[in-house]
Amino acid sequence: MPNPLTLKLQNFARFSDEDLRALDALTNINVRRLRAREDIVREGDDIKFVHLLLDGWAYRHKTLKDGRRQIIALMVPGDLCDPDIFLLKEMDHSLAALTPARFARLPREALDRFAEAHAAINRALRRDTLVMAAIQREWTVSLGQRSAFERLAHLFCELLLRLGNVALVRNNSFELPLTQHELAELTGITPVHVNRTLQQLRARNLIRWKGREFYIPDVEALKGAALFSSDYLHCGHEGVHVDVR
Amino acid sequence: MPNPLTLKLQNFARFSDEDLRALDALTNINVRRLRAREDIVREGDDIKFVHLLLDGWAYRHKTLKDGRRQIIALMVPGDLCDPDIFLLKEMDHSLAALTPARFARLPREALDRFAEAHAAINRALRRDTLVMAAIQREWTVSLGQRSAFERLAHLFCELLLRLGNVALVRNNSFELPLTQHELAELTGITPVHVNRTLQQLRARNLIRWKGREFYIPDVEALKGAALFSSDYLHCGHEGVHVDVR
DNA sequence: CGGCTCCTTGAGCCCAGTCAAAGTCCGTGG
DNA sequence: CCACGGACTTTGACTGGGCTCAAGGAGCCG
Repeated sequence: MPNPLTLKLQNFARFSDEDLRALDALTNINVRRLRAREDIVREGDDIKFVHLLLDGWAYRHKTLKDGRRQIIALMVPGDLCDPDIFLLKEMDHSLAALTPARFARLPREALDRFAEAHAAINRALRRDTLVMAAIQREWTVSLGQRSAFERLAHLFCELLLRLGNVALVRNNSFELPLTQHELAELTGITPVHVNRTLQQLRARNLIRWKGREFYIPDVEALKGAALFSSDYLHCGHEGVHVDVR
Repeated sequence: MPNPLTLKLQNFARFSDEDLRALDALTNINVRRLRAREDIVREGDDIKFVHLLLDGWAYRHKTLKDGRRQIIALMVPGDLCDPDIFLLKEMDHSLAALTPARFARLPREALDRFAEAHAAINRALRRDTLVMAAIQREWTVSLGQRSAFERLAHLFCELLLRLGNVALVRNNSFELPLTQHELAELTGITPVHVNRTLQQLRARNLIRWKGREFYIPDVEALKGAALFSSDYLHCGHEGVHVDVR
C-alpha cells in the first residue's frame, strides 16, 4: 500500500523508481502521532517544520479575539502544508488534528536537500501547493456566494474528489469524521442551521450519512445542486497522467 | 522612483545592487496596458505568463454557472500572480484590470532563468506568495465569521497596510478605485447593503470616502471594529528589515 | 441637456442566527 | 447489565441581519 502523498502525486505525474523510494523516505521522517482535536502548531508559533499528513484528517483554523472560530482549510492524508513556509517567521494560523493523526514533520534542511535532489518531485509538490491555493480560492467563492445548502453540497463534492485521489473513496462513499459543529465552523453557518440544511440534503436524497459513513447516491445531482465544477482541483482526467515537466 | 515590486520586497529583504537592477529589468519584460474592467486572462485559458502588476489595481474573479460573481482577490501595484503557475495547464479563475493598468507578462523561460540567477529575489518572491496565501486565508475568515460591517472595515485595514508597503498611502489616506458594486462582489454582500454599511462606518467616523480619496481618521479604532490583526501580512515591523536568508 | 453609471433610500421579506430544551448515542464504571 | 454523564444531534419558537425589488437622486461626460 503506497503512501498517500505518492498516491496523490501519481494522479498527474510519473516518477522514477528512485523518486518513489525518496517519496517513501519522506514519509518516515520525524513522524508524530496526535490525538483527535489536538493542536500541532498554534498561531504565533515559530516555524520549525513542514507538516505532511500521513494518516487521519487535520485542519487549519483561526480564532478571532472575541472567540468566533473559522476552519480555514481541511487536510486529508497526503496533504502537505506550504513547502516554502520556512520563509516566514511565525504561523499566522493554527494547525490541528481532526481525528487521531500521523504527521511527518519535515525540517528545513531535509526538505531543501530533497528539493534539490529530486526535481520532478519538487515540481509535483509545487503543483500540489497551487491546487491547495485554488481550493482556498474556491472556498472564498463558496463563502461569498453560495447558500448554506450549496456550501455543504460543494464541500462534499470536493471531499469526494480529494479523497478519491488518495484511494479513500469506495462506491461514492467515504468516512466523514466531522461533527456538525465543525461543519458549521467550516462553512461559516450555525450548527443549528447546518443540522436543518443536512436534513434538506437528505430529504432530496443528495446525501446519506450514518455514523461515520458518508454516501453520495447521485454525484451528478449533488454537483448540480452545489454549482460544482472540478476544474479548480486540476485532477488528471480519467486516469490520464499529465506530465509535470 | 523604484518599481512597486522592489518597494514591497524591500520591506523585509535587502538586495545587492545587481539584484536591484535585475528586479528593474523584470518590470520591463513584455509590458501590456489594459483598460479598466478588461480581462487579462479568463478561466479556462492556457497559462502563458506570470503576471506582475506594475500600475493600477486588478482582481481575480470567478463566476458561477448562474451568474453570481465573486471577486476572489485584489491585486495592487507590485503584486505578482503565482510564480509557479506554469505547473498547471489552465486557469481556474479569471484575472482582470480594475483600473487602467500595466502588467509585465513574464514568460516561463525568463522566470526560470531569473529564479536560478537570483536566489535572494527568488526567495523573496516565494515569501511574497506565502503572504498572498495568508491573505486568501484571512478573507476566508472574514467571509465565514465577520459581519458586513466588520468585513468592510477589515478590507480597508488590509488595503491601508498593503498600499503602505508600496508607498501609496499618505496620512492614512489612499486612492480607492472600487465601486460599491465591486465592494459587494468582494465581500459577499449586496450592493444595497454595502451602501448602508458604509454609511454606518461613516457615521461612526471610522472612514471618510469622497470621490476616489479614501481616508481613515483613526486607524486603531477601525482595526478594533474589524477585529483586525496585521500578523497575517507578515510585514516587517517598524521598518526593521528581516533577513530572508 | 440628455443619458449613462453609480449611489441612496424605503418597504417588505426571508435565510440564517439565537436561545432553549429535549432526544440520541456511546463509552465508562459500578 | 444497567445507570450515568457527556458530547452530539434534533426540534421549536422567535429574532434579526442582510436580501429583494423598486424608485429616486447625484455626478459626469458627450
